Amino acid sequence: MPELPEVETVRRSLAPAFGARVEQVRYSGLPLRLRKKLDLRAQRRAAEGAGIEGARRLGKYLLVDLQDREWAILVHLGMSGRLRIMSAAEPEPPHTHVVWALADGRELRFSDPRRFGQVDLVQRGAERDHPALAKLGIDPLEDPLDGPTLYELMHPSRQAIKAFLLDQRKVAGIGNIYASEALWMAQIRPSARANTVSKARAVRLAEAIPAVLRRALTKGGTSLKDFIAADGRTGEFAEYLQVYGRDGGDCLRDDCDGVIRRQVTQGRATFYCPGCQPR
DNA sequence: AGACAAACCTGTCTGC
DNA sequence: TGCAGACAGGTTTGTC
Repeated sequence: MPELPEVETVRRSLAPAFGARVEQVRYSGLPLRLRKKLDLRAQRRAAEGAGIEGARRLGKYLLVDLQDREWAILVHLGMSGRLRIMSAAEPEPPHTHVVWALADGRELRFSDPRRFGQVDLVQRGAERDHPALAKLGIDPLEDPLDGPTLYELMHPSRQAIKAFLLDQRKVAGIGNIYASEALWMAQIRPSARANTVSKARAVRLAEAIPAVLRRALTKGGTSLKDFIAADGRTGEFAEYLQVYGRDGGDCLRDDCDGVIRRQVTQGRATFYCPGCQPR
């Protein structure tokens, strides 16, 4: 579910918890990503008694920093994960797996029906030693993504450009929705091999990626079904999607009369306009 | 090395 | 109404 704009929306919505002190960590005991269980003792040692200092984002990963502690909490939302700040008096959402009870009567709750998400610890100052973060590529909102750099990254790859964009080792944070959106914006066919895309189009793509991510972020992300931020708000960007989920609809480019097509590649739905995204 | 399918899960929607 | 099947915003693993 959540791609970079959604994760950044969650990060920002965590602000009301900054400064609060973690009193207790609880865990459902069910395995999360890769059938791995949370190391509850380590989580407790790291977080209990500590204040929440702030939150950072690397690609689709969230890092919640703990005041005066060596550790930060690492959270990945997978497909269906949610982080919510709620009053302890409110009923827990279904499939709540990790709870950080705060000293002020609120709780930070991680729920995730599909359990593709991840909760772990990373050592502050050595974040990149964590295997999940070690190979992450450029974050298009934090680092400048210029055309020539992207072109150089694309050059050795024979992958379809859409698969390339989904590879977090190349550019971190793009998922299935924004890959289709960025390629439509840059007028590149998703099936085009990365190394066959012209330099001019690579430059357009390097502009399109941060543009679409930023635009989505201003709308609080895309809530197709169940994405919500830590404050319970949904994202509005679904209304502004140009191709994703619009198969059979008219292409929204001014001078194009094409019809949006849906194609399954690598098991993922891909949307494009055959008219203005030529081979 | 690199490309692809399958696997990990539950919930929801569609069509019969 | 019930049920089977398809599909979902992500990532890893195994196979070719």
